[in-house]
Amino acid sequence: MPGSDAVPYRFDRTAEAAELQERHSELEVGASSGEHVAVAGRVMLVRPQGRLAFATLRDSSGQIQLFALQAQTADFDAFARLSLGDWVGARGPVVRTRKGELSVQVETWELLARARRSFGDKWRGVTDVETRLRQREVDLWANDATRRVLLLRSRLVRTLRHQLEDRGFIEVETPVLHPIPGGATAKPFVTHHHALDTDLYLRVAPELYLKRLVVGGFEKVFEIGRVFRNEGLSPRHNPEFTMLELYQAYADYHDLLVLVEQLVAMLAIDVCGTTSLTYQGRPLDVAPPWRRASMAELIAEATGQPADVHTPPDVLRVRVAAAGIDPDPSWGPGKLLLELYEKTAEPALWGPVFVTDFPTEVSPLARRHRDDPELAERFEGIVAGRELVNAFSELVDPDDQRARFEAQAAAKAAGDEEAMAVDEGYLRALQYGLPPTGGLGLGIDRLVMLFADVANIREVIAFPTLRPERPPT
RNA sequence: GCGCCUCUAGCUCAACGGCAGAGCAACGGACUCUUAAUCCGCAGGUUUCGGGUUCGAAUCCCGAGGGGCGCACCA
Repeated sequence: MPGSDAVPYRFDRTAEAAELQERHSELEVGASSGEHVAVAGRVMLVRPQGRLAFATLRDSSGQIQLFALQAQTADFDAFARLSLGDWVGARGPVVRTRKGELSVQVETWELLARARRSFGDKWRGVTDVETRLRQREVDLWANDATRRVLLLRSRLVRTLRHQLEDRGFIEVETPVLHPIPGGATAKPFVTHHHALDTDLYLRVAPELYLKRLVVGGFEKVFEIGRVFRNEGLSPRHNPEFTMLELYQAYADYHDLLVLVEQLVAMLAIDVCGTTSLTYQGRPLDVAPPWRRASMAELIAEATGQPADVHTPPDVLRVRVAAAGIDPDPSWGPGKLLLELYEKTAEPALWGPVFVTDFPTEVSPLARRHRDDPELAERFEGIVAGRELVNAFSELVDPDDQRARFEAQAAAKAAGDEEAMAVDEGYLRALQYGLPPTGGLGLGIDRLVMLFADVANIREVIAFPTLRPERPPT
């Protein structure tokens, strides 16, 4: 009924729980501080006891107890009947009870919102994964770990942003709706713009637009944003995820190696207090310098037999087949080498390690290696056994870029849904001149997983992708 | 997309072919220092849904739906 649940429009809070706990940590048992405060938050527990009552109040800073006496608290009976989950504001002096709990002794209070649904078992909380993920508001209320992970994520992104700004990078925003999906080999989501009557694609990467900004004269740019890939879900993959992309003019991939290891180590210290981490029970130290090893080197190490992009394709094909993969006839030596690496060397990598010098054939946006045109100046950073970062010296030659696009387009025509298309707008931009530039993409979600020591990507995303719910109850 | 597992009260879980239950939450009551307060009482169900087997199904079988894990694709 309208009015029956009438609650105020605002509440003048004067103090937060954590601040009071700190300020009155020395307050003696049974004493009153004399400080009158107004606190607000959610009722976590209620312990009515005849003519007095206790409640545990949580706000975003922490918890504090509310202590009510029938003789001194307005609407005492209603206070003692508060439900778990109700939001209240309370005013009164800060005291420490006879049993030693710092409390606000409630003189007046207001119901700010009633919890009309129960939030679950007060001791065991909510553990059902579906409830936790679909109703994250309940999960956050019930589970401290969820709150901590999302706060860690917030802090990490904030620090990353400040670090980049301190290094002279500017943050920019580029389109999410792309007429031509590009910047990564991935299957895009398609949507439709009615007024323009044209299909648009949700971006799989901001890369091409960011490099166009470098062409335009922004020498150090970054974007932290959502990208979308129309692929399966797994503990390490969500269809929308957050990526840092960064471009630095006059730098090559060697410069980026150093930047990445410095940034990751600095972030580890900021959010974990150390570079010496443990991920899922396994130690990992992200202090620089990280190991550098070429793809060819790692294959030789893992298999005992050397292989590189100049190994005869027939030999590579046999070795790929021996590794348990059926090679497609269209694969060139570069693709064969990549498959061999991914099957034999990559699974054993824990890191942190930079895998360098990928074949040009599988790196359509990367510049050719200064010592070998069949290789690209590209690296992936493997941390905790996963690809965390992908970077390269950017391809600046518009003619070579056109040839690479055309090779991609041919693969797309042959049925590769993840291959790129020719992007004439980007080629035109390159013709205006892209200076030597280093660029990188780094998965923010995976970095948060690493620092929070969680195994599933959904734990670091407030509202991960799930199959739509049918009849909501 | 494929395989395996799973779904019981608002939450956490029992019952595993023979009367659907407990704790917490909710609701009513007692209690002047509690900390998952305690105690008494009351209520709570189409056992995810639809078929089938059976004298009898939450339980066994088939199908659908949701979820989990693994594989594949990718970061």
